[in-house]
Amino acid sequence: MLSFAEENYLKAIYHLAEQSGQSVSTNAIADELNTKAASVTDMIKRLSSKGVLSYQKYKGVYVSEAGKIAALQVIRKHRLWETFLVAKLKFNWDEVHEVAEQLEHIKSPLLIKRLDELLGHPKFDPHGDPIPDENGEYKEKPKTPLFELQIEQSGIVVTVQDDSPAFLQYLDKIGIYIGAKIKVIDKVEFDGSMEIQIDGRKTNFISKQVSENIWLTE
Amino acid sequence: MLSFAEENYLKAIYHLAEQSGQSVSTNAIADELNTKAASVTDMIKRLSSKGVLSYQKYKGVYVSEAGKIAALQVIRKHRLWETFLVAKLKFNWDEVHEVAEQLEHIKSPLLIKRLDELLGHPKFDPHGDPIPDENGEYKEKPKTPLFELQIEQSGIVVTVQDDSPAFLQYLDKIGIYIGAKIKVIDKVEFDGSMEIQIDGRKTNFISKQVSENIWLTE
DNA sequence: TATAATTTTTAGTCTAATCTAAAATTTTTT
DNA sequence: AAAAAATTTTAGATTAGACTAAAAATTATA
Repeated sequence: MLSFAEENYLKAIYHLAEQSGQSVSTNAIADELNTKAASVTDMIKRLSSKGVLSYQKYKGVYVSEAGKIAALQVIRKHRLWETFLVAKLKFNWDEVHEVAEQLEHIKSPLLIKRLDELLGHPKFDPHGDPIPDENGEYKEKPKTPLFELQIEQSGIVVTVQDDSPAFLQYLDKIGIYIGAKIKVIDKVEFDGSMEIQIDGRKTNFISKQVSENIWLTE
Repeated sequence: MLSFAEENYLKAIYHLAEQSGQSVSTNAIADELNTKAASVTDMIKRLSSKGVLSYQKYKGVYVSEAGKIAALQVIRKHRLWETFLVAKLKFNWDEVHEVAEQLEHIKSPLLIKRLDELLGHPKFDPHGDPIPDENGEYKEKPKTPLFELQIEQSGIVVTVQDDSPAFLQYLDKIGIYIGAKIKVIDKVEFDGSMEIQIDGRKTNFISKQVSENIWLTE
């Protein structure tokens, strides 16, 4: 059984490993968790002895198969709680992360089973990220940045790359949410900005920077 | 800000103080929390220095006004979560306590506000215990044990004295739940058992021991 | 390839929360 | 009211998790 702190390390290391595809360095972990390299060394020794990481001195760490299963269950819990907060408790996108960070460590298989049922076995969280099932399995949606669509093409918002409160609040304001249908009305070659229509109603002008951070599926 | 462990001590001490009306002894706290007297002494020093307990060596502790407010907020969270688990996630009475012990320590005022709204501002939890409001205020229902009702009298189940899984499962089985209407059909003087009708439908025979543990209001 | 810079580990310290054993205090019994 | 019993506190250790400073190893640079 992993502690709260151990689960946080494992989850962070799992994410870093997925991104890089390589072994994860002590410093990268320390940066990610806002802690010091010495603390990380202590913790990765502990996690290795528990069998969820494999570690060689000075060579960084890999997540073991057992570690991946454990990490995916924490991620599952995090994303189910985020979905619950938005769907049932009317939280905004930018308000869920902190609370889900706490809730993901609650130990109760029945709780997660029932939460999953209450939410109708969702496959994606409010940010469009996939929710692993009880076996750790999930699939990503094939997705492209809004920026790459051509005039007259459309798609459904599935995720955003930037999840800063400022960006999420801006999206809220102009009426963009996960599941919104966006159609490209016009593209301005000069600065990369575009005019879009949201859910067949409002139209809006958005900058290149924004359109690169909104990802869609068909 | 109190830690997880500090909140648990404070809550336990608050309950013990309410029951006895006097100062709470080190050993009583150790018994309640299944820990050792020496650990309790350490913790009550820490909680005193934080202003939630008042403590004199060898004389036991009292909960300060600030301590009562803090304890009632933890109790509020615990009972709201229990209500949520039963009302929304179909937990049984005997399954909620352990999970609520974890959930009560989640730090998020917004979460509790929204949970309270989702549940319709409940005043009592699934065991019939009152849920304090944001200011720590609550009122008990006036209640009597089923055993004391006379033939033809009736009432609504508000709480049970015994909350062992065995007892709660027995109640489930014979169809008794918080909110059930019970009418006394007959009383057997010999052994104190009685015949009751539940929700105007089923009738059942229950022992004296059972009828003493079920409490009703009008 | 030797030196410098960076990264990682080790060694030692700190705090929260726990424990055991012994000492101090209070309560009970005779 | 003195002795015995029970309770409570202190002293000293332990563990998880974090830190700083210094040592060791690796990587980059000249």
